[in-house]
Amino acid sequence: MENQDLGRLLRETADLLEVAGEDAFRVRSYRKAAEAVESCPERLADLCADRKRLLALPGIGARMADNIAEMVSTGRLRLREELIERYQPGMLELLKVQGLGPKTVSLIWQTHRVATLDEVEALARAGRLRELPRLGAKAEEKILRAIANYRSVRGRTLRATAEPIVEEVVARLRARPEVRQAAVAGSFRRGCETVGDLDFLVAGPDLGHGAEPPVIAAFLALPSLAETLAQGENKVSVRRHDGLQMDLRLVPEASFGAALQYFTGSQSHNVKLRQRAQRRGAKLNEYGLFDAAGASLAEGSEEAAIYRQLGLDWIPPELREDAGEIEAAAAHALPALLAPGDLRGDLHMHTVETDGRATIEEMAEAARARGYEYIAITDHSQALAMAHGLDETRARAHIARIRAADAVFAAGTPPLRILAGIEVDILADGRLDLADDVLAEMDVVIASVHSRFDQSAAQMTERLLRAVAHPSVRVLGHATGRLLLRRPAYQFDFARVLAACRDHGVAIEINASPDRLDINDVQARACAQQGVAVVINTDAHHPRHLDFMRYGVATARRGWLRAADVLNTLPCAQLLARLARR
DNA sequence: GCCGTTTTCGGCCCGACTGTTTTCAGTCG
Repeated sequence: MENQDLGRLLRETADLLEVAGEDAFRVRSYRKAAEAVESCPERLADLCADRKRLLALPGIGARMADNIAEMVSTGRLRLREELIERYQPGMLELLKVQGLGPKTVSLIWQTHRVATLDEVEALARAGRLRELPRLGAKAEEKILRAIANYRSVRGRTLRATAEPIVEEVVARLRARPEVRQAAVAGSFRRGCETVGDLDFLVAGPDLGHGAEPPVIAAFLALPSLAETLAQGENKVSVRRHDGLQMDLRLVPEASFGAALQYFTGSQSHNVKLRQRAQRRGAKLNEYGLFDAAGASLAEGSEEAAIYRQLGLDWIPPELREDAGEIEAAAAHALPALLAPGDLRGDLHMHTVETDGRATIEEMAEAARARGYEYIAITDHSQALAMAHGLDETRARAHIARIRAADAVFAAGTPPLRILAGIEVDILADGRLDLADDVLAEMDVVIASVHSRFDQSAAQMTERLLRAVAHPSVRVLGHATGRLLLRRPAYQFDFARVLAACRDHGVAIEINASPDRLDINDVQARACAQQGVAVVINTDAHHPRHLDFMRYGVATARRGWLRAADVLNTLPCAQLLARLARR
């Protein structure tokens, strides 16, 4: 059982306990445990043998350690099963519907013995929900809309999907004369790979008052809006036709920094920050930092002032997950995070020779236009028949073409080196899909899994270990097979594969393709901690895909990576020296 | 259910908005 599964079971247990009316703090402890489990870089199933280390995790006490041990050994959690028995499995999905919380769901269950999406929808349509206390016709309508929305969306929005929307909204807000500051906060600002919704903040000396200040009217006039979910003097929530929810908040100018901090989160980061404020006799909320008498301690629009007043260095939003960043900021020991400009090249891209859309020269031109010093052309190997993958003969011919193009571009202005590479498929048993002597001619060999994602974790681990041990392999490519929102990651023993990569000098790729990003931030951080180099590659199939690099950078930053942790920040000569040795 | 340079008991983060109320519970972030 993997950490994500353990986390899910604990989270579901928390939800059901809440419906059961359990003590809120007990509920919270299950949620906290779920977070601890999900963000633990080591496999809990392995860690389990050593109870001491389990108990060392934050939020894991004696009872929770028992729960984890039970789940690892039996695959289930009795407490959760008992609750499901009592409330039916549909309850878990019901709770995901916007506006249906534990109290309402519990009320509906107690009155009608109903716990599925379909049944609640039927009750609402029949006008039966309005008979319940504290529910009326409006609430009924809202629930119906929320159910319909849940069905159409079910899930989160990719960062790449949200990005152009964010840019347009912020630009429009900033264009308004009465707006002095506008920003996006929330998980988008934290660089998360998917977002649940978008939080915007505006401030200005006179944003207007009354029922509908002009900036709110402007927000409501944005294109693609489907519905206004809530509207007050200082806040408005809307939903777009694509299901994405967006909130706009009007904040006083003097509170902009505090509001930006507050709404950027994460929640656990904010909890810890407020506790720190409390210990210092102060109070932190979205309006500012205040002393016991209510006097402001961090007046003004600077977010950094809040951190400064709490004795902390400013913390980059990507790190705000309560993963040690507050302690590091207090000790002035935050890492200098990787910046987009640190990257000197992209080592994973395809051309028309297999399933790419552009020639070697076109990809090289695009890379040069982006200021890169080098690229590697890494087309597919023969196992990817669908992509017209290369066999040994074609691979050799392709190397010759790449060398010829390199000669031209290396002499150009500015010079660009083009390295010969391949994305070789890791077959089901861990063998590579091309003969050793051809692989030995390559500057960069990326080994990736493209099929048989259904193998067991043990099989997949052996498969990856064998590939990593191959003397020509330099990079483990999209190492989890994850296509965000479409296909879950395949399971393997990450710690063992990581150790093997370290021993063999193999780098791990953060595949920056926006729906892929298969190595997540927690795993990226583990790479750095284990001394395994990371490569951020776009897997470009088209020149414009080279712009995907920023999504990989966001994940790397969330993983605390510095430029020194990332191989493709090296100058070309050093990179080649590094690739030659292993 | 967790946790402890105030503690092994008694705490555990905070505010806005909504719908239904006539002062507030529920939900969300």
